[in-house]
Amino acid sequence: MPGYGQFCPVAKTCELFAERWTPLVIRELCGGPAQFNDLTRRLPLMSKTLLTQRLRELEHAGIVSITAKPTGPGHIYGLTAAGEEFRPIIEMLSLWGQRHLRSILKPEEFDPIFLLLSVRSQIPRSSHPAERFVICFELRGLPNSKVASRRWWFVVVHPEVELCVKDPGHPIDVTIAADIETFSRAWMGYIGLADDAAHRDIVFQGMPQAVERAKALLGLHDRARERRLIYGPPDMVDALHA
Amino acid sequence: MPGYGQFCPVAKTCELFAERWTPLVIRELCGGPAQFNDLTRRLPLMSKTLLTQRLRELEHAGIVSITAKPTGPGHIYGLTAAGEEFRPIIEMLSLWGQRHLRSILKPEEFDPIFLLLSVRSQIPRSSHPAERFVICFELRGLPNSKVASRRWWFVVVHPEVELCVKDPGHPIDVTIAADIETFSRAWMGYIGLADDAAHRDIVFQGMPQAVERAKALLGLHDRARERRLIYGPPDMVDALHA
DNA sequence: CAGTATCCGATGCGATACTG
DNA sequence: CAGTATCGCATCGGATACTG
Repeated sequence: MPGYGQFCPVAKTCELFAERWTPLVIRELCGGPAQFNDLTRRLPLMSKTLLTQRLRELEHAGIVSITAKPTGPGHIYGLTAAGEEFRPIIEMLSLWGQRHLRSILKPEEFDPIFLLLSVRSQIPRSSHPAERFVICFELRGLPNSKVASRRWWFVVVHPEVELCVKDPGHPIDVTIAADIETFSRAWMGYIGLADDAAHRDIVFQGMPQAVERAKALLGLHDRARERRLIYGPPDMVDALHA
Repeated sequence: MPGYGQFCPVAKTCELFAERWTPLVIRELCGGPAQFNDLTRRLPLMSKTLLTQRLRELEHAGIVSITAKPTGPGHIYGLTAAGEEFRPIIEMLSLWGQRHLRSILKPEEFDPIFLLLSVRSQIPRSSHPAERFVICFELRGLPNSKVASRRWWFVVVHPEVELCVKDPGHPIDVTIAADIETFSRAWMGYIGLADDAAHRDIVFQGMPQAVERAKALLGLHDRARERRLIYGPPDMVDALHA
């Protein structure tokens, strides 16, 4: 039996939604339409075969739209109107985890690429500066298996933010030196940015004005114990908690 | 690899929540604390082995509380405070299904016992009449495999509602004759109680006063296109939709 | 009634290799 | 880059039988 054999709408919805990897695919698409390899980069442990299969299933269920790219091979994957209605569910799952799963994170789960892609996706287009702005991340505390490098760069220049694994050579405006675990916890909302650990382990280096600008770009203002939503304005948090 | 290997709170929460049968176990406990066999009756296709395993996992995760019964063997299973926080998620999954999954229900998913247990759980204790009140359900349209019977009885008498599979012999106050599929759809919110199909296929028989009383007990007033929450007051629907 | 223990089978899923 | 095809295994979970 594939499903649960019940007409209850919770059961029927779970047959679609609560399959392995499916909520995470929807989580990704909540960040906006994406291409196949965008998804694979953010879901590195999911096989391409299964990703294809899930995207097809979700399209068939009316949750995902698949449209051919205007030029070249490949498709654009996005949420339909029905798919968008999963967004609040994803957000509540996120909030639940932030509140209750602080202590059970494992070292090997802290992935700098996933983290920095998350950070990049939160930089609003509208706030990109016209002139180039370069932020360097120095992450320490990486598990030995992942120390291919410890530095990454964001090159913010008008409509794009490029995430570089190799030094792009531009002058650096701000360096953010942080312990990856603390930064991940703060970014994902497990701890507040004003917590002791965050203040101790996340250091901004650069001209005061540039630092302020970097914090504004990344949404890293110092409000205490703020809970972060992965998608959507932080104000929604209060609404959801109420 | 058991989990998703990501520190993202959505991923970590899904490792607990989005496992097979788990959301339905939580759905059941949203109806209040229950004993083991209460759960098996409402989850007839779930093996007892797996139910035990899931309950243990959920207890370990701090979502379910397991307490020994004061008398006799067995335990009482309930949601912890953290578990209660899944209730709005269950409700949103339910609403999503009601809105988008109307057409993909299969005949074999319409189960009179599950349906009538759902109905019974919605009768508020406070509204039980002091004197006995008997409602008979005549459900037609059952798949051949399930025609063990076509009549069931609710015996409402003060603190309890008994669901009988055999005629309890009491005089019947109200008979509800309905097509099981239409009644299930209406009860679960896929269609409104004021829809044509519901009006045609769900018939109340009895003295006008008794019929009104039955409708009040079961919450079957005739409001058009009302969406039903499986748990909680219908008013919440508007709040969730807003 | 309330579970446990054991076994075994399907299938879901990952690994690898391949294609336009 | 954007997938597809094939294979094989591991594990999840259902069936059955058993226990206090």
